[in-house]
Amino acid sequence: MIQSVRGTKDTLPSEISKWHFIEEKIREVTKTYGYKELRTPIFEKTEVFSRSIGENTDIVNKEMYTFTDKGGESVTLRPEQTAALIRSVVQNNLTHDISNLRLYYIGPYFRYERPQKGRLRQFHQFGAECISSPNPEADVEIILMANKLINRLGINQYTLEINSLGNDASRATFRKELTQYLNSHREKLSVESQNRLLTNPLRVLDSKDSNDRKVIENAPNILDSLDEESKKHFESVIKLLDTAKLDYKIEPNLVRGLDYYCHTVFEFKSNSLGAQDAFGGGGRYDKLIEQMGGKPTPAVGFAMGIERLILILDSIEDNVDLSDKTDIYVVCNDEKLFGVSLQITEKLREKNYKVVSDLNRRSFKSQMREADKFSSKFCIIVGDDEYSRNSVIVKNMQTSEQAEIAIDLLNTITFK
RNA sequence: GCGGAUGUAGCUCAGCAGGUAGAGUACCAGAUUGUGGCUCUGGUUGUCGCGGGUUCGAGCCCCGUCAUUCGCCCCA
Repeated sequence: MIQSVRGTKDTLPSEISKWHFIEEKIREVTKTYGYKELRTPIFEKTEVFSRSIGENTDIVNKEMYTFTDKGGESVTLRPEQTAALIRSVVQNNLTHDISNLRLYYIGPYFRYERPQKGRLRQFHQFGAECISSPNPEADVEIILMANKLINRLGINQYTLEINSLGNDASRATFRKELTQYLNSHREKLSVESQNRLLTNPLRVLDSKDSNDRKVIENAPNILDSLDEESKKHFESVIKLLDTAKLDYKIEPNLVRGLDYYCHTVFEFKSNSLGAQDAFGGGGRYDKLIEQMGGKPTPAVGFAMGIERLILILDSIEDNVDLSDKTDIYVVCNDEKLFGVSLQITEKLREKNYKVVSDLNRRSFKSQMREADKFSSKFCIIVGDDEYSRNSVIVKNMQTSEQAEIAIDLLNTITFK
């Protein structure tokens, strides 16, 4: 037996209705916000990601699926969408004739990591990007849209954490201050954090190590070192969220791992996910487009993990009814009638009913049992007796009522 | 990349002093010859993850490997 590759998963027919449900909600919600889908290739030139996400991030230096193609070019299976999407926006000049470019995406992404609950090597994300606006309204639009989707999916138990990393200038100031503080407690930090102190000190704030946490408790607060511009932006975002009556928690230690973020960053967290408790997150990235060769253009966006959404949906007791009932199961009591039954089945499908019948020539009783197993609302019994009168029996499986109906009249009946 | 746990019928699991496997469920068939869901009866299913070793003999012991899972790292 050949097994699927580690960290990859089949989505079986029994699971697929959840995916369809989520996809449907995504299309529904993004549409109401005026977002359009953009699809990019599954793989890109490696530099698309290495340049944008940050050389010092784990994603780039240890998690990318990178290989050299036959032409000698280094290509990478996309580990996330934002960088590739921006590449496409710049390449196709999409900002040229529109004041606000609103885009969403959904698809598979790849990271070479040790699989864990809610973490696969091929996983799926949905996300959206609002491009061109430097204003807090854009941040809030993105957060509200993400939040709306979560609610439409029937998820109520979660928290929204929000923070501001400030602009380049204020972040540089804070970085200096923080590095100084952390250096003075260097020996108390974990090995990982000592390393991060050199590569990306802000991320020490994110550490789960209990000793690190003690040091972090008294660390300088990033919100205190925001400059006027950054402070004003963050305060407006908060005010707009209040107006929208959205619950959030300001979390000064929330630092996202990708280098391109500035100003607003946020995460949606759930307690039904284990250690990987974030199921969505995002932030503002005002410098990325310029960095990717476009004209300086501010933007903000978010991404959500679909596998993680499914884990949350599974943990909800009375979640949405996704059962998939068959409208009509056609049964017959004689081998000679399987042909007739097929004809009737086909005619009903013409009217868009979901109709199924037995293909194994099994006994009448077995067919009835299967009609039940498929949760059929109706079954049509093609019996030799009735057939001799050009009719069949229509049985309502919920009420057990049945009646003999002329075959010619079947298309006048509503099977609902 | 690092640490812990696990891997037996489709699914959930039992098997224990090492002697060539069992339960529930699911599935299939039947219960006076044309009617499902409940009940009853009968039946099918496994290279006991894979490879090697120890042993007269291994699902059970040892080594390796693959996979899953829970953490770390990081992120969705």
